[in-house]
Amino acid sequence: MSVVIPEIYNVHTPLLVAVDCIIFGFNECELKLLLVKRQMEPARGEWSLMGGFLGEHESLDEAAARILNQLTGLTDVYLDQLYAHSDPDRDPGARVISVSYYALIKISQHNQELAKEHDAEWFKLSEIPKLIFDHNLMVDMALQLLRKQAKTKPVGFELLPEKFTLPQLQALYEAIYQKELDRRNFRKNVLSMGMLEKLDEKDKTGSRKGAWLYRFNISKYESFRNQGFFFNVSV
Amino acid sequence: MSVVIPEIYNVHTPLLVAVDCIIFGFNECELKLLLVKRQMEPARGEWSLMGGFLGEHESLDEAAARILNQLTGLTDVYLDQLYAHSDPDRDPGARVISVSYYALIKISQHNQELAKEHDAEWFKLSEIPKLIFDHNLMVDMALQLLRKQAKTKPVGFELLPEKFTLPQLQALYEAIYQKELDRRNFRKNVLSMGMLEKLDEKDKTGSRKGAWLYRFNISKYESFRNQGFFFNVSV
DNA sequence: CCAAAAGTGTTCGCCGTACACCCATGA
DNA sequence: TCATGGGTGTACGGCGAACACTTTTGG
Repeated sequence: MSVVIPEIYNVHTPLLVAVDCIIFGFNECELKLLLVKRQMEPARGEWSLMGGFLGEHESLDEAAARILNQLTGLTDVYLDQLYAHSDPDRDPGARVISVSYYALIKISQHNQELAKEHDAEWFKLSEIPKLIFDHNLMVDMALQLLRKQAKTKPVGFELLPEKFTLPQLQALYEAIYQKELDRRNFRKNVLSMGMLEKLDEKDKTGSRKGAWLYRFNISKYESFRNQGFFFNVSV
Repeated sequence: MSVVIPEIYNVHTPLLVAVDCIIFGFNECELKLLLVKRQMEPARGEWSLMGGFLGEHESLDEAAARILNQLTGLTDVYLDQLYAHSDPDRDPGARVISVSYYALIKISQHNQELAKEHDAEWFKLSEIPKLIFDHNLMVDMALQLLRKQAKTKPVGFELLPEKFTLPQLQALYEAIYQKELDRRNFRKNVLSMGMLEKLDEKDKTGSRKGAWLYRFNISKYESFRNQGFFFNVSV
């Protein structure tokens, strides 16, 4: 059975719709971004966010997940839609609307082979190069959203390994907000939420004494949330 | 000089991109939404958000402003991009991505003739009918965003007349959060921010005694913001 | 004079913030 | 034994929340 497209839809101009991913990672006490060298014209060879076009039968969320998977090999990644960028002249090659997504990945888990194939590299936030089109703006917006969300949602844990130490968690928050935090207050704060599970292991890579490993307890988070108690880190 | 469209852009499917506006207003102590009876197939005659297609040479922001103007006659309205809705089956007539915008207008200022031409009506939030496609979802998301923003940005003033009383402002916040607020705490709170200007007039329509009129002082708001002091209403 | 809405201050508890010393361990 | 990072408790101030009576004036 064929679908009859109503007249009204025909008088309007179809456009290309793309998705660009701002991919955050965290290691060595630094917040980082995964960027690729663009492999197509225009602007071939310049640094760019990983992107692609929306397929005929997929949603934007699905396109973002597909594109992220192409570069990292990861599935089930934290992805949030950011903004639809639509300046008619934003892409000199054609009229393209781009919807940006921000992704938080565990940097140790991504597929480095795939990254190499795409000429991808991790950049410290402080060393982001000039990117094509409006991609630097996308990065700024993503960072703003990350800063907003990390206060009230447990997004930070997406960037850490499953097991992490409190000094690591604190370093992550310090990297996100570019601000030193007080150890005692930070611990009191995050532990008092009752969403962290202390394990019986220590991580001894960071110091002679070693730091206790913790795990984020997502089911406690959800049950607290249902009772109206929300995640809250003060920075 | 003609522009050569690079090959890569040609292998992808162009899509229709639309904009839908969630238009909030406030009067008689109620938060309301301006909805239209859809005048095109599919779903002709059903209740819908005001929408339209993105033009070839305009940005989404421009399209949203144009569409809002068609219905209300207003320009310079508070508009915020909300979300890009992209389920492949969301519009049964064709593959259409819709970017939703939320608008805050002063209900007394819109052009009622234009509204009548579009079969538009104001609905109390509690009485929103079933809308076409995913428009009810858009409304829910807009309300969530409004609730988030009204705490920390002076968006509420977009919904009130230039001159308003503190009881009116409080009623607006009570309508937004569906929650009664304490008069004394509310006044202390909003007055202490130092962004409201007390006028020498009273509004006597609400009571025999009359309530003092105030005006929002946007330049004080901006200078405070530059100093790191932000708008903050506790609800 | 009375009904109906506007206006006004104080108290209390909690949370965010500041701050300094001991602990465990490998080299 | 010492250098390095990990771990711990208390005191203060400010802000949000609770709460009740007086004022004005049109009918």
